[in-house]
Amino acid sequence: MLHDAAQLDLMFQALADPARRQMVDRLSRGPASVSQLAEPLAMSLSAVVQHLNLLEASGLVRTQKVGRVRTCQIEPKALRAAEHWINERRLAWERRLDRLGDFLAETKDET
Amino acid sequence: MLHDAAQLDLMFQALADPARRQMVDRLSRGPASVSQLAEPLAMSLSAVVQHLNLLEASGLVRTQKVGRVRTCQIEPKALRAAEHWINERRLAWERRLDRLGDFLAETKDET
DNA sequence: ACAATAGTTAAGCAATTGCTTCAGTGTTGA
DNA sequence: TCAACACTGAAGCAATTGCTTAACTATTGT
Repeated sequence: MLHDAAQLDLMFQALADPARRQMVDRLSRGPASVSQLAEPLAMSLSAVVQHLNLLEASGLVRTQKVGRVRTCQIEPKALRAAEHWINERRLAWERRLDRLGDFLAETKDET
Repeated sequence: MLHDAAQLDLMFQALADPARRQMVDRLSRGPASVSQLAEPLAMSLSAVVQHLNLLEASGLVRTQKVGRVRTCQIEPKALRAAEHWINERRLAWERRLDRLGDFLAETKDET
C-alpha cells in the first residue's frame, strides 16, 4: 500500500489524460471489459491496456480476470480521495473569504 | 472563453503536478506573490512562473500585477468544476450499485 | 541616478508520455 | 484439434514536460 501523497499523485496524473477520463466516464456507467473500454477510443488495444494499467496503479479502477476477459470497475473510494483533496482547498479558501467579509462588515459598523 | 471539455483538460493536467498542487495548497490559505509561492519549492523562480502560467491558463488561479509584484489567488469556481466532474462519475457508479442492491434484495424476497 | 527587487522570456536539454507495431500467451467455441 | 478471441509485453519513436541558465524589462527604495 502506498502513502496518501504518492497515491494522490498517481490519481491526478491518471485523470489528466482525456482518454483515461473517458475510460473512467464509461466505467461510471457500469463494468466493462478491456475491448469494450477500447471500442469508442481511436487507438490500438495495446494503448488502451497501457492506460488501463495506469488507472489501476492509481487505484481509480479495479480489474479482475476471468478466463480471457479482464473486467474493469471503478473504485469509488479513490475518486472520493481526489474529490476530497480539491474540496478541502476550496473550502479553506471560501472560509477565508467569509472571515474577511465578517471583518469588513465589522469595520464598517465602527464608522 | 474555452469550452468545458478543454478547460477540464487543462485543470486536471494542471493538478497532475505535485509542485502545482503545492502551489494551489499554499494559495488555499490566502493570496501570495510569485516569490512567496516559490519560496518553499526547490526550483528556480523561472520554473515557478512557468507552473503559475499553466495554473492561470487552466483557470484554477487568477493573478493581477500591481507595480512589480504579481499577486495570485485561487479561483474556487474552477476547483468546483473539477470536483463536480469527479463527483458525477462517483455518484453515477454508486447509484448503479444501489439499484443493483435493490434488485438483489427483491430477487431474494421472491424465493 | 542607480542598485536592488520582482518578475519575464527564450533557448536548450534530459526524462517522461502516449502512442505504434509486432510478436507473443492463454482461453474458448466449433 | 485448432482457429478465433481477448488480451499482454517489449521495443521504438515523436511530442511534450519540467526543469535549467542567462539575458532581459519594469518598478521601487535610497
